[in-house]
Amino acid sequence: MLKSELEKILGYEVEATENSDFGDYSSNVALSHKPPREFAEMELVKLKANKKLNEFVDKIEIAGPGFINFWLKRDVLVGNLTQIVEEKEKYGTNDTGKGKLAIVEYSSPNIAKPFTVGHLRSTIIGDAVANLLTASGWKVMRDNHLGDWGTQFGKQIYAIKAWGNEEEIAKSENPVKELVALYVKFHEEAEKDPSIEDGARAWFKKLEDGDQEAKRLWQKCIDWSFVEFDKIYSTLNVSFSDEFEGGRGLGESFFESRMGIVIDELTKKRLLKVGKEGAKLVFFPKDKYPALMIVKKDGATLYATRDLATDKYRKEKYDPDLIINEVGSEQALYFRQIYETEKLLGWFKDEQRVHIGHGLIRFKEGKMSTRKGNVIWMEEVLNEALSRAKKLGSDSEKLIKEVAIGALKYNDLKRDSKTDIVFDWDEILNMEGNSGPYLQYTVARTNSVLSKARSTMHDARDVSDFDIRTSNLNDEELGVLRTLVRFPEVIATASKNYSPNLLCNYLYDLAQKYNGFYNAHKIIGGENEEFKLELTKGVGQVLKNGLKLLGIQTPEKM
RNA sequence: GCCCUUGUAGCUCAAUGGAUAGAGCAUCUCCCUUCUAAGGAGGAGAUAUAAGUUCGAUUCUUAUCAAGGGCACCA
Repeated sequence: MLKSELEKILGYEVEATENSDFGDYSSNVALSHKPPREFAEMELVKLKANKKLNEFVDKIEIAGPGFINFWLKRDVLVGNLTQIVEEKEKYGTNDTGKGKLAIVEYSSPNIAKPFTVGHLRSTIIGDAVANLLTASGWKVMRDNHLGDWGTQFGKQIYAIKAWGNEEEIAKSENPVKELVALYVKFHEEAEKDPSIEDGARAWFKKLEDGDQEAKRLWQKCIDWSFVEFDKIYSTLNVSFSDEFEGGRGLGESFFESRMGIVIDELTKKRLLKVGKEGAKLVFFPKDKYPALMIVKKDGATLYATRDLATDKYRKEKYDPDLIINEVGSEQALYFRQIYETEKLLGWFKDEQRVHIGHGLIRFKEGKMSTRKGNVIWMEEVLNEALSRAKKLGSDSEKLIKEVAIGALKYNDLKRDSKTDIVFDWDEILNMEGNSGPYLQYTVARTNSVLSKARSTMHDARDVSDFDIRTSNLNDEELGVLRTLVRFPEVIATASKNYSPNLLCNYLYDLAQKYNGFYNAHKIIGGENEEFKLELTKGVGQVLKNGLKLLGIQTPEKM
């Protein structure tokens, strides 16, 4: 990584510059000294005498209020290009996370509920973050914290018993749809006759007590749900670690039997207090956050109890350095309470627990709600994405799928995840400009150029004659090269900040520069042909590597 | 009422204290007799308001206004 090599020599931080008038890297150390300009002059004298630095940089200048700008040597930049072409898939990775383990929890749909565009965000972002950590040397375990337990199963089972037909549900192409219809019906009926709520509660109680029939129907709901989930995950090309239920993920139910020990530990550590009406809660020092309920007044447990049990299990079994929850940002306060509790318990330190929240996808009119039945199903989204990709004129089914999914994922990853998205088809399935297909197209273009070059370059040219160090690079070539070599830094930053969008910005910038270059200059033929082809190779490789980290496939041809 | 997040161009977003605030869509003008036009070049167009900190603020602080979310027996 050029940036860190330079920083190591200098002993202070530098930043890649956007504008090439200010060199390749720039430092603002002098600006914090007074007077900055003078400090910079003194520093410059020192730097000019630094042998090691001079092997690296070509020119150092002071500019503006006292920035020190560094121009890297041409052969250092070109050397990096060679590295890209040689290292291939490995290029861009680093080992800052070497020896460390992260558990990334994402997607986490609820059983018997629709897999909506909301879960889609968690799935896409979580997968990309896990990929980024892997690229930074972390060992990553991917978990799907399924919502497969809770009082809603009482309602679900009640509804199946009252109005459902198991055979028909099983035969259905999308069993979840049937289950949701029953769930919605339950709520409609309950408005008319609230007493059925008691029936639902009774079924959930049976389920908790291990009743055979309740258990059977509950398991059915899970299997029926996975008919849909498996389809979605395979289409999205997302998966979870085998360690967790063979890739299904450890659902909440898995921790049902492990909640007692958590309650014991909380009690032993004197963190549990009885609230006004008899429930047990964790109160936080100085009322930093509102109290977190652990046990209801009737003795039943809650989401928080299960989450704590989950993290205790993770800690004892795997002892991770980092646990990430990719869950909607409406749960921000809840996760702060959980993390604070885990800190009070002495389980984890602040920086070991991270909530990556994504904003809601909502309608102009308001939130989506399963109960009210106004949700956008994943199935709908995938179909719309496919039909839009098809309209772009491709005939291969595989290509249509890659483009559709690429568009969908990129549109989610390119923005800062925490803001809400107002649902709009054109918005979530954008396929032009700053989009997935644009990047895929650029890769396909580099492939095309390279294969064309291979077929026309038989008139033996003597490559050894060519010395890039002495040839003149035009602004576009230099611009592409300068951007290209920053890839490893971008991965490191994106991974450190859990921000795939930084990688998106970078890839788009690179693709734009390359396309500008492509349109302005002939690549095959003319001056510096070998260099231009190497550059093309480098761009293709970096885009491919970057897109892979975003979970986006790159078609050979488009 | 309290807490969190967000206000950047007509619209959707970028810029994690730095130099001339970047893009896409829409709009206007060009570029397929050139290796992929899902593309490229160029116009026009923006930091909610007001104070403060700083050599320097879209970025930090405070207040105001606006939008969204959360706040004990849902998840």
